[in-house]
Amino acid sequence: MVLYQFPHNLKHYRQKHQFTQQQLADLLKVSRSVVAKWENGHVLPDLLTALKLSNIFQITLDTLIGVAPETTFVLSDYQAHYQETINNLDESSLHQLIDFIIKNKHLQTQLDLYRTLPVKQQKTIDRFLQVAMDELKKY
Amino acid sequence: MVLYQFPHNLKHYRQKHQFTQQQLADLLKVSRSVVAKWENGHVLPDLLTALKLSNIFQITLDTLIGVAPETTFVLSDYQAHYQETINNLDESSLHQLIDFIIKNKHLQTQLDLYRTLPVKQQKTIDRFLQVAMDELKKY
DNA sequence: ATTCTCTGTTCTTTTTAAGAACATTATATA
DNA sequence: TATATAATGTTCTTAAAAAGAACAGAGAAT
Repeated sequence: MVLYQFPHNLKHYRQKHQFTQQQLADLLKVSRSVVAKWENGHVLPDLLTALKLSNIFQITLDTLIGVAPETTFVLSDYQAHYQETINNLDESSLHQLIDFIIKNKHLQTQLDLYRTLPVKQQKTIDRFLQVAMDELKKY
Repeated sequence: MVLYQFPHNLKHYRQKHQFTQQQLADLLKVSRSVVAKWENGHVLPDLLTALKLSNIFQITLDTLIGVAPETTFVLSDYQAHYQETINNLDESSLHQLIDFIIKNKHLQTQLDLYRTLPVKQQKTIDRFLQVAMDELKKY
């Protein structure tokens, strides 16, 4: 079990509150570099600091570290339309995926582009991606 | 800010589930003595271990560490999140994106993998994708 | 009274995150 | 576009804090 979502969430909420890393660090009385490390998944804050973060952002700790099913509402709309499809899927995985995308603007942009490519070109990308990820998985 | 409640809560939920310290320690794959230390407030578990505890007891992390009048807070989470995501984004773009993903299993699998990569590796992929897409856009 | 189980504490080691300094990237302004 | 400035990312070292093992004590059962 690893907190994959936490780095994204932290960055997301920090930016939502228009803080720079420095400003957030000051609020917590920690160094800025450690904030950067949290956001890049190199290190996890301790329980107390995590709690302070959730207070600053006015969210639950569970939400901050990304275990709360936030996208339930968004998804339920789609469930109406795509009932058969969604039931076949691992639903929670899809939830997490959407959540992830919502918080990752850059990826959103990429996917939006990808989406509008001709299918043939999409497949080209797919093949590339596959290779790249397989490579990375080795480590 | 100190987590006064946590030790009590931990002990309470452990006993409620009829675990000895040893049994709980085994579930978490830690030593028993550290469980004792948690319960006596000498030491705090790290974020990940705390999360595991909340899973074992089937409660939120906020409840476990004793900061949550759960229901109120959690609810406002949804509200906050709902507003921010839906209002801030280009809504239709997001919907189309989700739509697209739901229909594209292969992409889902890829993204699920991507999501669980370390941020650094994600960025490698990002750069890669960027180049590939830019190339394709020329045609 | 004795054994067994459960829990608490101490001491040492190991793990892990924190901070400072440096490097890079992004943004603004001329 | 070039340059300056701000913001972010990374590395290396140090410091902190928790983990584990071993020992100690308390309570229950026989």
